[in-house]
Amino acid sequence: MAVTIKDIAQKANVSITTVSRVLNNKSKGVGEETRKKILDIVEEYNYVPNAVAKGLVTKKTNILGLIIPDITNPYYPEIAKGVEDTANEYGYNIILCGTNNQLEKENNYIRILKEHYVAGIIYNSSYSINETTMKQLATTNVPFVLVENDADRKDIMRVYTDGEVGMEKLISYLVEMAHKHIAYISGPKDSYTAAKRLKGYREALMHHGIEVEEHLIKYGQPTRSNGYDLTKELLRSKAKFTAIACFNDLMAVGALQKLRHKGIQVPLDVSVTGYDNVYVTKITTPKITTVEQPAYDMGCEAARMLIEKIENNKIPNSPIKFEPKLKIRESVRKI
Amino acid sequence: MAVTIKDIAQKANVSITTVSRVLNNKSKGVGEETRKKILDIVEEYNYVPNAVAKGLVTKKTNILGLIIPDITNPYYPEIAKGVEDTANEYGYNIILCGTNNQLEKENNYIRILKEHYVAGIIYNSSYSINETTMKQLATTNVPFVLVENDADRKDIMRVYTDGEVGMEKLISYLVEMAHKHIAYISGPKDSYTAAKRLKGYREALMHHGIEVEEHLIKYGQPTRSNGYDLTKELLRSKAKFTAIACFNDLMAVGALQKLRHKGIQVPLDVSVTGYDNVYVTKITTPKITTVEQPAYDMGCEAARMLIEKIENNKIPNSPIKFEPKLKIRESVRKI
DNA sequence: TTGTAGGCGTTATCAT
DNA sequence: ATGATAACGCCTACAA
Repeated sequence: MAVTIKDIAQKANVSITTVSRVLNNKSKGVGEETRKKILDIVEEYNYVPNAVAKGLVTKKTNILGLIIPDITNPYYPEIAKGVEDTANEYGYNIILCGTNNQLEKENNYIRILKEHYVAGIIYNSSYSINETTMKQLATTNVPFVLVENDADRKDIMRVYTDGEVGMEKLISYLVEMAHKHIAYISGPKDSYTAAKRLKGYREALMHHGIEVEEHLIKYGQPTRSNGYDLTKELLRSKAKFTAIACFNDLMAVGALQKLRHKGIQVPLDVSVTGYDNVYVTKITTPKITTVEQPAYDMGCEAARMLIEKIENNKIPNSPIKFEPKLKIRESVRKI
Repeated sequence: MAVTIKDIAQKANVSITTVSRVLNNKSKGVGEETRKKILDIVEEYNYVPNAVAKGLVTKKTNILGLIIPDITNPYYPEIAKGVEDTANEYGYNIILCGTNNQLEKENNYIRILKEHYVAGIIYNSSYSINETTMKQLATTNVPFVLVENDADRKDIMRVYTDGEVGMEKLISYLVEMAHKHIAYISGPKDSYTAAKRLKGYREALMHHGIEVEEHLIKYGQPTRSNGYDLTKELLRSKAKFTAIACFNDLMAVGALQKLRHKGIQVPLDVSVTGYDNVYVTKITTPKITTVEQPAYDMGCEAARMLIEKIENNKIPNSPIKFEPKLKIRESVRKI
């Protein structure tokens, strides 16, 4: 139905090859005249090249797969935008793969992306990347870059911040503010990112000679409603604490809401901190003290690395690290 | 490099056709034995079908294009998630096309989606869809559904809410609360959605015998920072108003921030309203009174309609309408 | 129940 | 400077 390169060739009275040449700017070996004629006809007949056919022969599409846990968490749209903007610059498009924090969906998506012969994959899992997935990713010979994951391997492309360091900064700040009983609302136990940040919490405490109170640590999916629920648990347990540090900003918002709901004032009665520096931290009352992760930039960088790898295979697989930055706002008070 | 259907056929000592048959569950005409043998080999060699090749011959991929203005506006991830979830259910994937509110990018993306032979397009523009775009969409014979747009045509697939009605409800509520000088922070002048809601504002006012004060109406991109800036303008102009109705929630948040920044209390001194019922309206202080749009459901429905159309062309192109619902919270007071 | 062969729209190789 | 032709991996009549 649609007009093909063949049609164009006929109209222009040239061979398919020639048309293909001008279409791909292989100007070498095409007369200026024929070139112009072909371009005119292309214009006239509104010809659009068939990327699928092209993909079949070149064995590569200009599509990138973007695997992220949850597009509904405002942290990820930032990454997505960075990836998309950069990808577009280089002429790539992205297939969005939201995994809803389900390992099964992640693996499923990897398979699908392979089926589609994507040029590369940007993989941002909330889980510790396991050997199966890793192998699945590695054996398919599509290049991939990991976002915020697997910080212990030096040989794969990665973009990350050190969550342990970031959380240490935050907890240390809390300690400086004279907090000694700091509750911690963590992400899921099997989350790589969550484990890292939790480690930062422990380390910071130990470093300051403060004992870690296990009963002050709660685990759950990194959502607002879970922040709410886990704060409720904390409150119910009658445990004593003057601050709640949360795995991410969304959970912190949930904590804030539960606290307010109980008539507990933040930061007067209890201090609260988040992580990610998502914009919602700036619109709550009080504004939430948090740690910045340059999500947009990380997205850009991930895409850039990936594309560079795609187009020039000899690029080395070196990770890129971003510094987490403490953002002091209004949700912590000195006691 | 990768294992193909041909390889499988060889290993199994059958023809390509037979393999293809079992792969596509055309169980008719394949012996249970060969079937099993083939499946085993497929498993063993970790065969993944090449969707690109398949797409070339069937002239259709299982990819949907999702065109949205800005994934960073929390309203759109809801839609995206609805679309993605539903698409996945039916075995489709989506290419994310963020247009950043640029008409040029919209058109560009439509071309790209055509190139990729997507099975269908979900188009959510902030602009009034113009004849060019419309034609571009219509002539390519890929089915498409419009989200929140072009409410005046009955013959194209669409999912929408009536922004005019929604805003009327909201403004009427403001009037009931005894507000007479209601400023309005609108989206861009050339935005279809913005025009509709603005019309609702005007209608509601007229309906209640209140004169529309043009100097109380400001226009701009629908972002938080613009809500902030336009509120600043409003304040600077010394115009008199007791309420600010905003085109969307993000702008309302911006207004809230500017107002607070100036020491103006909401809703004590000035009332503020949003639109969309994005979750941020529930975490500000005060919580923002707004109008609900069932974004997730709309996304689901859009995808469902589209896929139904793709798989069964005779489906009629009837629009689906969702009701906007007033959500009364804390940012409006009776004066 | 199974196989043969042609073709989808492009690129790439090798001629001319 | 240009063209003919063989892939690419798969589906789909049509045969057997």
